[in-house]
Amino acid sequence: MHDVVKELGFLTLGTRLRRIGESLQAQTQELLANNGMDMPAAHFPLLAALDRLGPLGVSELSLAVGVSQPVVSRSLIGLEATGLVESQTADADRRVRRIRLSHQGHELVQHAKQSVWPIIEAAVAQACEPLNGSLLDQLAMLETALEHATLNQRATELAVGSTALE
Amino acid sequence: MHDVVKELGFLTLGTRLRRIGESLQAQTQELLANNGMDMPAAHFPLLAALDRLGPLGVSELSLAVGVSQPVVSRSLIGLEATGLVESQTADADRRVRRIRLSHQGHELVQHAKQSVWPIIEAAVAQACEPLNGSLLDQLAMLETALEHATLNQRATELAVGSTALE
DNA sequence: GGCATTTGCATAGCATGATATATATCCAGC
DNA sequence: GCTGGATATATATCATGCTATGCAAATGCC
Repeated sequence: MHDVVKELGFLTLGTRLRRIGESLQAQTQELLANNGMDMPAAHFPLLAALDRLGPLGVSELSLAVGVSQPVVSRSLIGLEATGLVESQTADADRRVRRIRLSHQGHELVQHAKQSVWPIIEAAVAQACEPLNGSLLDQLAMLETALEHATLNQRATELAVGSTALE
Repeated sequence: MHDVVKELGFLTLGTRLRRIGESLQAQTQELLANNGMDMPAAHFPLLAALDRLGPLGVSELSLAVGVSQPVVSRSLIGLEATGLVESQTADADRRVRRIRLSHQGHELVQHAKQSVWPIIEAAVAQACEPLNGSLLDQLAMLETALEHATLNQRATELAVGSTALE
């Protein structure tokens, strides 16, 4: 069966980017879950932003991760419920809610930075490594690459490879 | 404010692809609306598939556009409600629902193929034309390009340009 | 000081993707 | 021809993005 979205090229590029992004996000989440971090994929940009930039207001966080403010508000409900972030209204301006990593959140980020995130990064980088040419060409190659070997499989291979060198 | 998702590179590539795809889809929908076709952006891959491949079952359609079968089922509710497609259970196999473009749907696709779709394609192609380099580089350039001039603005410019040549 | 505007956040509702599961029909093997 | 598994579709529920809008606090202008 023809893949019409692929064939239509520029006409349906938006749909196609979304589709690939969703697939990658799903595989990333699976990789995270396999390494003991069972959190929604969309949460970890927020954690990374708080780790990099320190405590932020909701709108600042929204700018930092590039999603709308309501989406950040909603994600924070989940993150506070799981105890990864804390917040309190700022003294200087009682409209702003200052968000910070909790102790637990900080620990999790530190652990992730040393273990899971490099694995994800390496697996994605591996999938992207052979790409070249126009955007449409690269997307086609990326789709093929991700079908052929998931991030999980790539991560496993990479782990075996590095172990073999020891 | 730093864009953390951009800075994290491969680690958050899924989120980033989604984000760009959504933005493109939204701009595409706006372009469609401006040209008298006020339909959800996600519907027109379905119409294009039916136009290219003829009547299809729900699952075939799902394969053709690369989204899950339930999503197609749901979209078809909207498309049938607006009268763009029709369906009837197949004689040979009463499980399958054969989907076809209605007369109205066929007219709309013919019109779109001659007017709006080339405009969208040209605008997206223009935005993608200067891209080169690695996937991450091209995505960064595309983001910048779409911020700098929306598809709508590009379409307007292109129309003026072609008119000027007459 | 008081009122209009701006700003920060929350909530509601929609769009569009996913998976899991129920239902109906078909087919294969006995 | 019955029964059990496969297949086509629909429905329910979740995830993640959006815009629109309401409310509360701050700010600015008179």
